Amino acid sequence: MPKEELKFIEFLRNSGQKVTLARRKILEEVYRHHDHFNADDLYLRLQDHKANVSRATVYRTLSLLERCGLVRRLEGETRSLYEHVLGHPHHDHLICLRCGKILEFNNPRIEAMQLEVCKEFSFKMVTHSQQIYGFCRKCQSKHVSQS
Amino acid sequence: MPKEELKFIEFLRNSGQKVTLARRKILEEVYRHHDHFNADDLYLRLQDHKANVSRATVYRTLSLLERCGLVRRLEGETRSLYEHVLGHPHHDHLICLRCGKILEFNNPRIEAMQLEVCKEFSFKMVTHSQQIYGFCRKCQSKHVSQS
DNA sequence: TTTGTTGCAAACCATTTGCAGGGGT
DNA sequence: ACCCCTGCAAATGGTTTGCAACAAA
Repeated sequence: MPKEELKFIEFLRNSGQKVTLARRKILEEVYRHHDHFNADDLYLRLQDHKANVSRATVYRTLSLLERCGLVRRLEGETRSLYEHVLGHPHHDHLICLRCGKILEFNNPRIEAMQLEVCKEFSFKMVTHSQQIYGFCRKCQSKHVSQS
Repeated sequence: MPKEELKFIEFLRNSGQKVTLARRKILEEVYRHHDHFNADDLYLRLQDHKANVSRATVYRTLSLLERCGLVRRLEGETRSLYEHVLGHPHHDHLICLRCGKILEFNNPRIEAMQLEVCKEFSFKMVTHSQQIYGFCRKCQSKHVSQS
């Protein structure tokens, strides 16, 4: 049984909640791909795999997965984006304003600097997020107006 | 006439749009305070100042101000937060998970590092945002569970 | 006078929730 | 059995939009 499932089951048991078929299907689908998705993407993918799960349950389960640290939520323009956490080490994002592509990066020196900033403000960091918006290699070469 | 007003007028003229009373009142209110606000805060403040502007116009004007670079939008949990730009140099945010306080910081070394990351990915940065979530000095000392 | 703007109310849309029936322990 | 969970459909809440009256240019 994969690590993420063990972790989810432990979390549910510890908090007096139940391990249901719907929850297992959703977790499985979240960990099937290694990309960014929104609640509706996930709902549609579950449909494709003949898992009868309602949108409501998708939302409720994503919230559980977020609380137990198996999923990370990024605030998007209108809808939230999610990504799974296990086997997907911490990183930040480069987001293309034209094609929407998301690149991931991790820079230890930036992370170290952030800790220094926190020290300066006596701030206790729990988490952070960082997005760089601009144009990816492909979209730059298209000479498109940015309006 | 303040710089922000000149800039707004220029932007409107250049794009064939009109300088209206509502737009001027909204800009004035945005620049009256030096803090973070959401669309509804702004609407209510305008009410207090007897400026008869509808919520719809507040939203429409915030969008204009964002497009011409007089206002910056931060994606919040549910609603968007805004801050004015002129006289308020670029910075990022420390956000307290308990009391919601927002501290601002600016670290040139982090900024420089971000440019390096972009170079590495051949990415052309337009803007970026960075949030560090955690507990501010006051809230740490309250020994409160984080649940 | 022409054309963009406003207020209103309705529409939108992602997300949340109440409830009655169903499923895990 | 007990209590939690699910699906459904309705509610929510921030934001957007169609339209007729109105105000810049």
